[in-house]
Amino acid sequence: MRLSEGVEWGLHCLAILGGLPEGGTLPGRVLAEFHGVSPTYLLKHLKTLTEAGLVESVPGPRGGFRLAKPPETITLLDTVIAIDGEAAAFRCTEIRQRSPVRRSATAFALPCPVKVAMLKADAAWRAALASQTLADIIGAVTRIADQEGLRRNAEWLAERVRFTTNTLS
Amino acid sequence: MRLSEGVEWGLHCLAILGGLPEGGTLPGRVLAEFHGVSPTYLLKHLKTLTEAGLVESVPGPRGGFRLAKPPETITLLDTVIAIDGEAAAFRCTEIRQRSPVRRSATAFALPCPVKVAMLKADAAWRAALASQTLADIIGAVTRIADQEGLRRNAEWLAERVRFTTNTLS
DNA sequence: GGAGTGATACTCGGATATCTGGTGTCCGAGTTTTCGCGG
DNA sequence: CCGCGAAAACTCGGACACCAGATATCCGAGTATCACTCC
Repeated sequence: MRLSEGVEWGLHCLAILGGLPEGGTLPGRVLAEFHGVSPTYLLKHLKTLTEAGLVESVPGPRGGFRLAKPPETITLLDTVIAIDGEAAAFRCTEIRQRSPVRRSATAFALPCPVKVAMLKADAAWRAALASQTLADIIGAVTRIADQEGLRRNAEWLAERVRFTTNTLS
Repeated sequence: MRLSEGVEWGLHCLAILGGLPEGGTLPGRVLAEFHGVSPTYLLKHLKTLTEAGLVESVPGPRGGFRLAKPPETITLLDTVIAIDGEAAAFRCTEIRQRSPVRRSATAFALPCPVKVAMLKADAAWRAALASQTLADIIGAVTRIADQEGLRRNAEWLAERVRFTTNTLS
């Protein structure tokens, strides 16, 4: 089992966007340079986050991306689902029904115990993700990082943040 | 994120093997026929389970597979790790360190908060898997399935179970 | 009749193709800005 | 000096290659069994 690398990219981008001053946007190009990843591929994920309603995109020159909601209302689960999809990790293919032994029609009315057990673990995973918000991540970053480094990062980003006149209705 | 289909196959096979009478073995061919899956590919996963020490393989005619440990001591986490690997779903590639902004050498001494948050969810997933054993699965199967179907399955398997003289030292 | 022995048939084990999904890239559509022109 | 307008440049958005890992398969190595022969 492997989680898409885009999840990591998306979470870091959301954390950066969440730290911007009110109304500021950052172009995808800048986000890619800051994280040292492919700009075009990152755009693909940012587009997905936009469709999911987590970020807003501002077109045109001096455009970019910004959070669509307060960081406190964006959970890690929202982000993971947006990028990686809604489907659970375990997919039951009902191999119990392929047995050559004839079973009655009602034999499989109740769900497969293997499936139930695996989905229990999946629910625990999702609950742990849902209990953490983007605000928690941002708070942890500002707490643990060295203050000098944070200041330099903020400075670098401040030089590239955009404030468009577009209010996005 | 997608869990390997082999995990489902492995769990069902372990459940069947756990229901066999003491000392009985089933060939991979029979397990494949019972689940309606590719015999050769299932063998690949059974070999993996053997290497992980969850099942034992008996070579030669009238050989087959049997559990290597009591069902109570085999957790779902053991099975998932055996087939799908030890690695966590989320892999941190430390993109925070790729920033063009120069940081001090000690800036990244503490772990990445994104990584910490994601691994917290991963730990919850693993804990949920570790808390359930193969015996629980088998118990659930015998509880929820229709008794007539269970009897017919047991009968079909009884015709194919093997008792070799090999003690496997 | 019993023990030894060889062939046998069946099992598991590892190396080899195929294919889906994630990864990465490119070009086009859309919009705001900006510069120039006219009033 | 101010308003208008058209061109431009920069942005995001969707369609197209590439690659790794999971999926699926085949053939070979090994061993308990079984039948036959000999004692």
